[in-house]
Amino acid sequence: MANSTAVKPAGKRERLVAGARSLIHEQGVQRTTIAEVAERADVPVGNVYYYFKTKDELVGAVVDGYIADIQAALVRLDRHRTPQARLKALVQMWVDQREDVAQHGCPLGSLCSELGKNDGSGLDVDGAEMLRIEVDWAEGQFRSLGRRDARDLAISLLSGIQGAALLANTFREPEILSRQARRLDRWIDSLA
Amino acid sequence: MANSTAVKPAGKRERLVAGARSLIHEQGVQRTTIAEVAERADVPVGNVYYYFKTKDELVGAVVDGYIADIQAALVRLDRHRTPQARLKALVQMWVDQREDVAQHGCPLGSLCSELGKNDGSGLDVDGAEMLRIEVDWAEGQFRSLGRRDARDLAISLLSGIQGAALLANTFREPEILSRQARRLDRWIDSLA
DNA sequence: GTCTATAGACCGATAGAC
DNA sequence: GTCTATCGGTCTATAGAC
Repeated sequence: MANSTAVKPAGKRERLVAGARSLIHEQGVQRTTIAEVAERADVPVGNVYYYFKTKDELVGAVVDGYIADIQAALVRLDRHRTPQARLKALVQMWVDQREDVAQHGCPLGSLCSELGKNDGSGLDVDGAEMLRIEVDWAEGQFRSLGRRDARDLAISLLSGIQGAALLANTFREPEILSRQARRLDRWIDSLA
Repeated sequence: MANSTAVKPAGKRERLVAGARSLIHEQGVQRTTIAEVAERADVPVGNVYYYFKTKDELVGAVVDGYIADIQAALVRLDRHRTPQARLKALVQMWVDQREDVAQHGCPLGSLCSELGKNDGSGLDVDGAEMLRIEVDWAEGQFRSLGRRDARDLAISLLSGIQGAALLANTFREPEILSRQARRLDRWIDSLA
C-alpha cells in the first residue's frame, strides 16, 4: 500500500498536507481556503481534488500527520533515563516553540479547539486523538513513578501546557510558556 | 449616552448580541453567519446592519458584553471573606458550567483562541482584555495572600482552568473540569 | 427606523480538455 | 495523471421602498 507507483512523483500530496498544516496553524481551518493551500504547495488549484475528495479529507490528512509526528516525538522522548526527565522533555517541546505558539497558538490545541465546534454539520474531523496520545503517554510516565492518580496527573500536566499556550497566544507573550514550564518542572520533580 | 430615545424599543440590539454570543460559543465566529444571528434574535436579516455596521462590530459587541459580565462576576466574588475562598469561587464558575464547556468549550477561551488567528486581514477584534481582567483580579488575590510571585500564580491558575476546559471539550468529558478543579482548590489552600 | 431584495465577492467542488 | 475554466451555493454588505 505504500508505493502504488514506484517512486513518489514529487511529493505533491505531502506538499499539500504540509501547506495545509502551516496555513491552518496560522489562520485556522475555516479561514484557510483550498486555493491558498494549493498556492503554498505550488500545485494548481483544481488538482487538489485529485488527492483529496473534500476539504474535510485534507484536514483529516493534516490531523493524521500530526498524530504520526507526535508518536515519533514521544518515541524520541523515551530515550531519557527517568520518567521525570521524559516529562520535563515533553514540556520543553512547547518552550522550544514558544515564539510560534505565542504568534499562532499551539498547533494541536488551537486545532482541537476549532474542531470541537463541529456538531455534525459542515466540516467533521475528530482531533481528540492528537491530545489523547500525549495524555496516555504522560499517564504511563506518572505510573512509572508509582502514582495511582497517574491519569489525573497526566491531564493536569497537559492542561497546564495547553492553558499556558492559550494565554501566551492571547497576550502574545512567549515568556508565559517559559515561566509556566519552570513551574511545571518543579511540580514534576516534587512528585515521585 | 445611555438613552437617546426614551425607553429601549424592545431590546433588538441586546437580542442580537445575545444571539451572536450563543452562536459564536456553539459554532465559532467564522461559522456563524449574520443570517443565523438575525434568526435567533428574531430580527429581519438586513436590519442587523442598522445596529452594527460590520460583522466585526457585532463580534466586538459580544466581547464587550463578556467583559462587562466578567467584571460583574468578579465584583460578586469579592464578597467572599478570604482570598482563598474568592479564588476557589472563581474556579467553581467553570465547574458549574462544565456541561456547556465540555460541549462547546470555554466561551472566553475558545473565542480568544479563534481571535488569536487574526493577522490584520479579515476580522480583527482583540479578545485579550477578557482574560486579562481575570488574570489581574487573580493576581490581586494572590498578592493579598502575601505572594511576591502573584502574577505567575495568577497565570498558572488561569492556565490550569483554560487547559482543563480545552481537554474537557476535546474529550467531551465534563468530569475533567470537576477533577482538575479539586486539584486547583488543594493547590490554592496549600499556598498562603 | 424597519424591512426586502439583491448586489458583489468568494469558496468548495466539478466537468472535461489535454 | 494534470490542469483550466467555471458552476452553484453562500456569505457580507448595501440600496432603496415603506
